[in-house]
Amino acid sequence: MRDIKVGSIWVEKSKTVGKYVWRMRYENPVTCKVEKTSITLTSKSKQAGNQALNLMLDKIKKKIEKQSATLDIASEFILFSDIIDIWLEDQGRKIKHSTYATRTRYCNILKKDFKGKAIGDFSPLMIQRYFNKMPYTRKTLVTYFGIFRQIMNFAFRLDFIKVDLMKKVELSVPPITIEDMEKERKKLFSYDELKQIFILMTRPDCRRNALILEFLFLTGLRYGELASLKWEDYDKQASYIDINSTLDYSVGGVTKKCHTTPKTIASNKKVYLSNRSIEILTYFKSDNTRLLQNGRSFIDYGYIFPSRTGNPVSWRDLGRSFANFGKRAGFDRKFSPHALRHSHITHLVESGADQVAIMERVGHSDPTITTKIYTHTTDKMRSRLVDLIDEN
DNA sequence: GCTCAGGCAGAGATTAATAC
DNA sequence: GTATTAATCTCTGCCTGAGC
Repeated sequence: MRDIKVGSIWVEKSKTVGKYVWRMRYENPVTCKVEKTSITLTSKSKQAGNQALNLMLDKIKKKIEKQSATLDIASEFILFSDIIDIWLEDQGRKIKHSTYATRTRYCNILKKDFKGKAIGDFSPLMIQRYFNKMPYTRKTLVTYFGIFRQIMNFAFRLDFIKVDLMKKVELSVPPITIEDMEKERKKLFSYDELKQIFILMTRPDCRRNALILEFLFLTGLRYGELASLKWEDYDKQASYIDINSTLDYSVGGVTKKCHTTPKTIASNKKVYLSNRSIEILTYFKSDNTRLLQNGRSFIDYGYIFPSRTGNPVSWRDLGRSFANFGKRAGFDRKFSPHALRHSHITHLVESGADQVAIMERVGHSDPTITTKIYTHTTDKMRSRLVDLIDEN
């Protein structure tokens, strides 16, 4: 406990006969304000004065201990943004860079929203109101809230605040809307629909993107897994590709060529290739050689799916190309490379493939994830169901 | 010269996947 | 079912180069 600065001490006659009220001014180290305290004794002698001083000091110490339990002394001076920086430094040691990058972006928003705010100034009501006003969707809110809670819990654990503020705050998430459900339905493509889009991509450069998108559909890979593929990962004899890393473009984009471990342990896998997938790889083998011989800016880093410069193909360009031609083909869908993973799994389910085999192929450790997230009901499935009912 | 598509990155938003 | 981690997606803007 900090030192208590004792001020003037004086004695007054109590209203009760034979009693004296000893009073003292002091500076409260918690509030930094000059406050007064008192004690009643039966004497105003010098000895009684010493006794009164000790008793009043005990009284003040108890009061300060109580105050410190709800307000940390340091919390008045330490800014929330400082706590965020300390927390991020701590996090940086134990999470992957992509997660760290995401958290840094969230934290930057928090820093902006609570600029100049001391950690000691936060209250449960203030936090509750802050999250109640947030315009984000359900899942984003949950993530945002989770990060905020982690920061506050970190501050509590390290005694920057003495009260577990987040215990009193609850996240109110909006209900699922029709738009949310509609969004889910717009993720899917059939192979025939995709072919309609690829036909439009006839220019030589577009052709590469079209084939990469087709390869994503045929293998169900994530973009990061595809972008990090090198020729040594391709076993031509056994017709599979070995997924042993992912491209982390959160570290300064694709040019940094940062490879890291796949998203999960189950994602470390072999993906066996169909004839069409092998055809696509064969095309890239010869087209990459053509780029090396003709392209002035092409450097061969050994990637299977490089851009014209030799860097791993960029996610944003793939997505943009997909969306441009998809819209031109007349589809009102969500054009993202990841939608092709959804479509791949649904396509396999639709074709009657074994669920465990699908799960292993796409790198899920739990079959319920495959079922829960990816298997959307398609028109083909609905029609087959009606046929079954008719047959019986 | 104009148009169009690819190449690239930063920041904010959202979702997937797993752990608990 | 909730929390946490890790990834993808969206929006934006500037630049380069090929084709017409």
